[in-house]
Formats: sequence, C-alpha cells, structure tokens
Amino acid sequence: MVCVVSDVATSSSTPSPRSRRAARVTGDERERAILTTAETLLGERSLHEISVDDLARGAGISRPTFYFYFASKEAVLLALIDRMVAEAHERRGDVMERFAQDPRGVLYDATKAVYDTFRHHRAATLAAADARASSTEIRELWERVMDQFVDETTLAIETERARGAAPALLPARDLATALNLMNERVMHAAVARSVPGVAEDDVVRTLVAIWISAIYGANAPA
Amino acid sequence: MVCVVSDVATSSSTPSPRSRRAARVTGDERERAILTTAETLLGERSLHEISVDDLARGAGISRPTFYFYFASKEAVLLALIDRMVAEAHERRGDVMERFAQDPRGVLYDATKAVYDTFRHHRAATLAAADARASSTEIRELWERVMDQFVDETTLAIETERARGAAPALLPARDLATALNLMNERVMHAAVARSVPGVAEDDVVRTLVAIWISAIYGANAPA
DNA sequence: GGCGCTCTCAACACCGTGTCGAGTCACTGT
DNA sequence: ACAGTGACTCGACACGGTGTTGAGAGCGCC
Repeated sequence: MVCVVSDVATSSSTPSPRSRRAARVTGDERERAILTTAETLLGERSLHEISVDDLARGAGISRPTFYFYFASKEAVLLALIDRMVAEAHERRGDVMERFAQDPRGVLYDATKAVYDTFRHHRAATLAAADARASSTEIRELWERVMDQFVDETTLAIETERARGAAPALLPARDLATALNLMNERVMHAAVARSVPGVAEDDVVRTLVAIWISAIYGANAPA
Repeated sequence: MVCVVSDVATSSSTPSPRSRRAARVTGDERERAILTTAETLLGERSLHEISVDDLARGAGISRPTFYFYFASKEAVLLALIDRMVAEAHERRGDVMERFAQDPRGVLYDATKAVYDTFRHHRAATLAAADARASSTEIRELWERVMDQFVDETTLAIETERARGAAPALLPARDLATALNLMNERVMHAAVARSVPGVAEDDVVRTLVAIWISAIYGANAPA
C-alpha cells in the first residue's frame, strides 16, 4: 500500500524520540499491535474515552513504552486515518478524468469508492470526524483530502461548461465545495447511523442524483 | 425569549442538586455570569481547552460553586446552544408554509435566517459542532433541530410534487435529508472559515441554487 | 432563637497525561 | 570474551484536570 497523502504518524509534528531502522523484530510488531488495539477499541467507544493505558495494555506494553512508539493517542489515530485515506485514493483512482464520457457512471463509481472505504473503516471514520476538532494534524490531513476532491470537481465542472454541456449558474468552485461538503456530511451521517440520515444503501444514488441536478440543471444527462 | 426545544441546561440528565425558585438576587446573576464567561472564552479557544476553573474564575466564584449552577461545562454549552436554537426558530418563523408561492424567495429567507443566527453566535456554533461528538445531550438537541428541518423540507417537496411542479427523482425524505445536511456542513465550514469552504457572503445563494436544482430538476422556477 | 433555605468554598479523592532516569537486551567490532 | 551502542522497557513522579464532601455563612420567617 502506497501512502499518498502524508508520512505515517511516526512523522507527526512532535518528533518521536527515535529513528528506528532495522529494529528488533518485536518493535514493529508492537507498533502494529497498538494500531490494531486502537482500531478494536474505537469500535466500542470514542477516542476520548480510550486512555493511553488502554492502548498500551491492549498491545501488551506499559504506558511509558507506548510513548516510545507514538507521541500521543491522536498520533495513533492519525496513522489509522492515513492508511484509510490511502486506500480511498487507491480505490478511486483517476476516475474523474473520464468524466465527460459518462458523468453519471463516473460520479457513481467515484462516490461509491470513497463511501465504501469509509464504510469499511467505520471506527476510524467516526473517530476521525470527532478528532478533527481537537487535533490540528488530523484536521489538516482531512482538509488536504477534501481540497483535492474539490479541485478535481471544479475542474470537471469547468470542463463540462466549456463544452456547453452544463450551465454556469454558480461559480464552479463554490458549487464543487458545497457538493463535496454535502458528500462528507451525508456519508458521515450514514456511517454513524445518526438521525437525520439517509439509509446506508441509498447514500450513493442520493448524492449522485443531487450532483447531476446541481451541475447540469435543465440539461441533465441520462 | 421562548425556549422551544428543551428546558435550559438546568434540566440536563444529571439532575443539579437544587431546585432554585425565587433565589437570592445574586443567584441568577451568577448563572448569567457563567454563561457570558463561557461565550467569551469560547471565542478564544475550544470547550476542551476551557476548564471549569476558568469558567468559575470568570464568573467570580470558586470551582465547587460552579457545580451549584451547572452539572458540567457541557451543560453550560447546552444552555448556550438552546438559546441560539430558539433564536434561529424565531428568526425563521413559519416561512416554509408559503413555499409554493415563491420557492426561491422563501428558501432564501429561511436559509438566511438560520445562517445569520449561526454566524451571529460564531463561538457557540463551533463549540456545538465539536461537542456533538462527546455529549449525548448536545447531540440529541441538534438531532431534534435537524429532524424538524428535514420534516418541513420533506413536506414542502411532497407538496410541490403533488401539484406537478417538481419531478420525483428521489424519495423526498432522502433528498430533504441530504440537502439539510449539506446546509449544516457548508454553513459550519463558512462560520469556521475552514478549508475547503464557501466565502461567508456566498453561502446562502450557493445553497439555495443547489436546492432549487435538486428539487425542481429541469422545471426550475425563476 | 431556632429552622430551613440558598449559596459558598477549602480540602479531598481520583484519574489521566507526559516525562525522567535507571535499567535490560541483542548485536557488533575488536 | 567483552565493552560499547542503540533499541527498547517500565516504575515512579509531577502536574493538571474533574467532581464530591462537609462545614459553614447569610438571610427570611415563624
């Protein structure tokens, strides 16, 4: 798996005290044990309710030892999110480039790829949304991801307008921003099963339909 | 000011130890002092970074005395949000009832009313969004508000469809849910001035345009 | 002058974080 | 064989936060 967005949490702002290379075998195992413990516990309760001690115990180490591997529990979550974001990008690929050929199909595939990734990593997704408020690093990672989606969408809209397929009712960037924020919020509500929310299986078709209407207006393609 | 949604935070789940009625004059003043201190401090930093001691000191009382007035700092925020929600409802009124006569105008007024309220209470809005994750009471209050918006929107869409003004491309409730979640997220991003986001003054027109396209499709009114 | 009520706070018990410093252990070069 | 080095480990601590307890102060009212 390639890490497209940032280095793993080990590279987070507070530099961890080591530069492990060719570590003793157990080292990487412990790191992975912390990560999987975090994923498990996040399935049960929020990061806020998980203590560093819980994470350490789950990985079979003491609390101080935890700090050898991660600067904080937020850094653990950051690593988890990073993996997830990389997966979302991989699943989605460069699908937006074929936009003009089959807008509805491309939109559907791209939306579904991202949504499936989030759905598949429910715990990390919900924790990420929570932690955005309190962790600068997590917020910035998320902003970078969203910004990239908005850039791609803006470009697609402008291309469609240039070839006369879509009307210019709003600035392309404003429209792209609002639509992507909608996706984020609706997907989150569905994954969190919160109220009000769209049923998990109706999310993609709902979002795609709104995108098509908003982008093409009266000229909506089949 | 009428409290439309819930009792003030005093009624929060952890019952506070008193039932104040006709209290000594200083009592209500202190309660208000805590509230205004909270509003001020939230303008500078997040609830997470504000301690009960900060709130107490700001109101000129000791920390234990704070607990005489509120069960926790979350309860203070709940009271703040409650006031804000009441204000949003008041500003907005029953505007949705005139929907069919002038969809675009009504939508614009309703969206602007809610948005202006949030914008006016920037600190409480941002704190509310943060705290939704950690406080059940705040989440439930918010869910109730959103649910009411979705109900009203669903009804408006169904009415428009019944009179043949709008096509039924999606279940009305799914559409209403997605549009309201979009509003929430886009307004939040604008108030938080986060990236990516729509410029503060373009929020309302962007949202209204997307609503009109999504609800009316090819039949968009003027 | 004693009662009940609102209101106040010092002192306490508790829990979570992050750090420090003193170790252990495996490997590497000599 | 053995000292050195760097990865790794954890007991003990300092600190900062929360929420509670118990002892009162001030006041109105009979």
